[in-house]
Amino acid sequence: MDTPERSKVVTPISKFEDSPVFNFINNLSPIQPVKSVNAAQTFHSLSYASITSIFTSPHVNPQKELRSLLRHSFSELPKHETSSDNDNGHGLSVGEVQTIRPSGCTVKCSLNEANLDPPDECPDVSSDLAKSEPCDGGSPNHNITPFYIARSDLKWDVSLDKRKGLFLTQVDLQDKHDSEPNEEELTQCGWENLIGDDADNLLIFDPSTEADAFDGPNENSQENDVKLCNSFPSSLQSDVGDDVAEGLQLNVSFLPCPEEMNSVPDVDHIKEQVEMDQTPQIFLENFQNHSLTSDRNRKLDYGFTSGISIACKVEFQQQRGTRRRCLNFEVPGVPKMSLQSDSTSHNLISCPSDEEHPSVDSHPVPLRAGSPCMLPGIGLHLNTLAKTSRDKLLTRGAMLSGRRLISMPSSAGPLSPFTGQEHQDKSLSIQRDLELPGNEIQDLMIVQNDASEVPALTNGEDLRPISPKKKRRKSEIGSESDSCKRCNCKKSQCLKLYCECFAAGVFCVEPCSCQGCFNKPIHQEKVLTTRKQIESRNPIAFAPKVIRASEPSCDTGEDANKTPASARHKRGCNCKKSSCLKKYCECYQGGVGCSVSCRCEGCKNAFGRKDGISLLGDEEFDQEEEKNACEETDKSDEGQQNANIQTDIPQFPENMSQSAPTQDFRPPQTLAPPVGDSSQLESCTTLRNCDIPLPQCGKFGSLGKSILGDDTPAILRGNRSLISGVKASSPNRKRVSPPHIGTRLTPNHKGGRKLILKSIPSFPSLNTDVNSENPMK
DNA sequence: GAGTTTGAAACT
DNA sequence: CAGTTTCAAACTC
Repeated sequence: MDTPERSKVVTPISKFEDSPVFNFINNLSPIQPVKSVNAAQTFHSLSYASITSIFTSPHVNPQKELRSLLRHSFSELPKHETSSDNDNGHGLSVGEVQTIRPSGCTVKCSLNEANLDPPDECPDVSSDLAKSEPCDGGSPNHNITPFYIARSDLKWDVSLDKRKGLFLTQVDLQDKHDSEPNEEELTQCGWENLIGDDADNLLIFDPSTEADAFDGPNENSQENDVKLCNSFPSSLQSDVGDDVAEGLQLNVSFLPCPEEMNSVPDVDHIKEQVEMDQTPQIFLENFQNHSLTSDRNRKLDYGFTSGISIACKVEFQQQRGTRRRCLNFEVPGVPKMSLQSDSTSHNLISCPSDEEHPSVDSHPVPLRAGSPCMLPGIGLHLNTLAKTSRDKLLTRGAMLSGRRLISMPSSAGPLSPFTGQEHQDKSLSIQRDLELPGNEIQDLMIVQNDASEVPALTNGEDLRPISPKKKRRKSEIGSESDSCKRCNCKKSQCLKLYCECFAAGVFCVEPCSCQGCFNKPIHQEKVLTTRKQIESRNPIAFAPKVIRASEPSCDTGEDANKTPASARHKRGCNCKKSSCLKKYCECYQGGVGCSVSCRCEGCKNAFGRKDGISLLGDEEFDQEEEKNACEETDKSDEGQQNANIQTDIPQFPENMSQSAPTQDFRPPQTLAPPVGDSSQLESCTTLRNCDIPLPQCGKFGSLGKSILGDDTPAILRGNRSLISGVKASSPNRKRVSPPHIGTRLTPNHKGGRKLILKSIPSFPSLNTDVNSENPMK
């Protein structure tokens, strides 16, 4: 049911790297240190960082970014006013940005403080941050989050009509214009122009000054600004009005530039421009939405429109796979402090694949060489994802809450365009999902949250009255595909593998119904300790539960006939009563067939019995689930169609194993391209159109590669002993033979399967070599 | 929504 | 290492 629309939305993004926007971002020179609070410069940095992060922050979930952004309204301006000279000269400093307004009032815009602000119990975070070391890749010290915050602030200021007095003033801008009138160059709308010295000015806007500023000494400033920012769609400018339009420039400065600045709002024109520039569809849609917005909602639209770039970011981020809540555990070779340092700068845990991102290379992007590619939802989550039915995947776009947002790009992206009000509402909703960041959160959290806002969540108490079951239902309905499970732990404190969140290497979030949860950023230490303990017992405890054969097409060029059966549960199941036909069975849940590793009794796993009999492709799997669902429905309704029940029993001809659907099952498209790479984007795009479980595409978008093997954690990749270790450590230790051997499954078996993780462990093994984590490149 | 079932995880 | 207990998800009613 993948709608063309989806693909339509995604495809343009995949080409985004070719677009001027991308080039611009890619060409942006490292941001200069913001030692003196130069509002203009800072803002420029913000814009840059914000955008850059889109391309470089694999871990940041756009959805959450939005939350963060929304969260940090000026109403919650940071209390800290630390100097912004902490960033090792990369300009993306943590600190405040003073916005000098014409009126002389100073608005302090916190870039980082809000996020970096350590919880009360962790007052030394700042110092840690200050000590942060540059990360290996790109620009280590950029804390992107803050910029998001700043952007969000701007955005919300505008949308909430608080824009007056909240934006950076044009004072500097005007001054510069006076001193450096380079209007001609600027009007060329070259992206380079934006990057130039005046770029700062270009990105600065203070709606509040619209009246004053332009009446002031530099009446031309507005004009100049407009010209300078001619990248801003004319329609928007016209539509929203000059005052807002300028404000919008801040956020939409990267949009394709309509040739006619003063043209009447013309959605088609914009569309044309956008398409021409291969700009992500989101722009277009947003524009359209904008044009349709009533004046009454105009302000909101401003915010929304201004948030286009954010939305775009979201989309990009989604494409890149989000790993926002992944815990960043220590990785051998990567000292914790180092990570912290990195995180300090960026609070980002970059995936190896990210480093490959072209844009990243040239930027001071928050890359963390050697950082584990932590994907939320590894392990059981991932497995669940793998089995997600197509239909479920389709629904993901509608999900906005909880991890779904984190994982699935589509939720807030172009797929669900909404009006300004809707946007606000959603944003607010998202905001509610934020958690408190904890100490050294940078280590754990890809994206920081404002601690000040979620007091109630401190202990992991579920704030939502929704019962766990309800949530579960919800997730089943719409978010399961996004692999964003929500735990309901009551006694484990979410520090045991019982907890799906913990097992998946992600923090519990608001949607979780857990009680006494310690799987929160604020309890990082405990989480880490616990994790270590668990890993000491079982080094691969956090490894994906399902391992799958490498892609034949990639490795050998063989027929890429992938079926769920080509993957196997790392330990095998131990089902006694479920016949491996229920989700109780992890094999079944993971959409993989049982193998010799399984100790199940009466195995009827539709994906492949222990004895190697039937196999189900992705479609089969979906059908199977559907059938099961039907069975349930039938039972509840009439119970008359018992015949359907028989569908549970795998009656799969041998040839089914090679049925077309099998190819869909693998997360392939997603897999191959490195995160951040344009190809990856395309892959994601493909994923959206394919039947591949969503999780792999979105949340684990970057995962794809890992699945393919390149990114496979050392734990499993190239370390057969580890695989053996899996078995050894598994309850089934007695069984030594590799999974699915001798089965007539896929061609993969012939050539000696290369077992790889179906997903990257969100919690890389402590023993994992850092480099191995990033085999790519 | 409450209760039951199930099997993994944890414990002994 | 086997058996038992604990746990939370999956499932049923």
